[in-house]
Amino acid sequence: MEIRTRFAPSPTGSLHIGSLRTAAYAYTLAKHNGGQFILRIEDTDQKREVAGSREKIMELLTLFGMPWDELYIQSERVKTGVYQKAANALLSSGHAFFCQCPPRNSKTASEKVLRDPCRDKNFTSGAIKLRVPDNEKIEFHDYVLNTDIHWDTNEVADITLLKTDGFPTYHLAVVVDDSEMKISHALRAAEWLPSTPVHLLTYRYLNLIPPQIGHLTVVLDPEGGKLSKRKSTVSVDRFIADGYLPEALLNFIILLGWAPKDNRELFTLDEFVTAFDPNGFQKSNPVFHIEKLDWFNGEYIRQLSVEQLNSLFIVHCSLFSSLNPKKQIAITKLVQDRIVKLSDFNPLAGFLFERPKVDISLFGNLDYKEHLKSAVEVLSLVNPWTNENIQEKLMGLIKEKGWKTGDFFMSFRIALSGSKFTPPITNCAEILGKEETISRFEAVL
RNA sequence: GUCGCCAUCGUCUAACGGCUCAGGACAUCAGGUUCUCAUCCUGAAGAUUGGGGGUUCGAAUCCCCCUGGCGACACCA
Repeated sequence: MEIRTRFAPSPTGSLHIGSLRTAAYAYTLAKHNGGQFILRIEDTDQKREVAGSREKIMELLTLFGMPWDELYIQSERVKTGVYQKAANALLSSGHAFFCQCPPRNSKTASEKVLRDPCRDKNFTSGAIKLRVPDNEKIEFHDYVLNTDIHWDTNEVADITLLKTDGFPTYHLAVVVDDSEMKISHALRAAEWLPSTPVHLLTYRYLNLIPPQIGHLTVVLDPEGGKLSKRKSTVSVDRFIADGYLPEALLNFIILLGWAPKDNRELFTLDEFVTAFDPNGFQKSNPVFHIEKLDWFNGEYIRQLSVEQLNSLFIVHCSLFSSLNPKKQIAITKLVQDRIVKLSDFNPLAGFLFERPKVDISLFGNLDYKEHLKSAVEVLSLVNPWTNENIQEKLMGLIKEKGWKTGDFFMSFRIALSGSKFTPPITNCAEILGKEETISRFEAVL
């Protein structure tokens, strides 16, 4: 059987990191088996749609290297009448009914209503709801959890399938579309587990065969509960803007919910596609701890070639991009081992292309005036201005004066950068040039 | 509250009845390298596998109960 999976986001805002993970698993499951990955935009709630988010989703899937083989937009499919037709079929077979109760929402719904009061009133218009049978057992084998899950239909509520605006709810749309698009495996977030019996019933009453359905674990916030934007960063956009590399972010989230037998950590998407094994899916909910993401990101930054990293800095920092290419590369080399994300670049290396403000109190008890005065004298004789020459002259000075090496370089460092933490400071001086270096020293004397 | 899912170091996890008084990674701590910070290399600490009962010659692994965590209970997805 051909494997066809789908990613079915609703365009209601920025893409959630958990959604990206779902997409990655669906993509991988399909590609591991040489199958198709389908993108389906679930925009059946016009009220919640956010302009531009559909395009954003596509842009991000592309950025992360997960091209889709087919694209469907549910709102466009509404016009074809497929959902209406399915609802009518359910109506005529007696498995659905019209309801005229006022709509409820999570605020107004004070308690769970299992059996809708309209189910026996024979209305001829209104929202169309599923007539859930009494006293039946319903069960399925979860593809991800790898367990049988069952419900008593007495616990399952009559639920809306088609709204009065003619749009289907998720529950109808997912059944009609997964079936029509020949989806073989439907991977979705565990939030959907409780509504699965509704979908199963709908498949049955429509004489359709459900796909393999699997529920992915819920990514938890360190604060507790679902990872949410109230507590943490959750939008993929934000992570990218914060300087995380797509490859690192993807690697990290893939391992939140899936693990290989050999506990390997570093995977490119292609390698993950090759290594994928459904037995690796986790059953319990992982906690999203950003420390590990930081580690992944550092690893990926160090794996980059200097040229690759340099071009990322150019995009991230306009002042840097105006430097001459040789200087850029020199700076990038100094920084590559010292940052965990692209946004660390400016705080660490900004002084190399922008004169810093130097807070004199940073010098503390250092004899910095003494250090710098002598340094200026010695450095003015350095020619040519290379790191080796600078270092040689300085070490000679330190030895002659009997200073502590660390103390001297700390004065040097602070005067040049305004910071106590920098790349090796003589390399920095080389990049800054003789004139600028000496001028910065004189500025604090 | 009701229904459902889950339960191994702080975190992500390995272990699919015996090779395990539980292995790896992140984080932490210590040491080495070093002009600081990192990188890199060494090492340490860290889980009697949530608790209690079974089954078995033998259980982290199977079963039951409890507890805990999470999720869902909209004409939202």
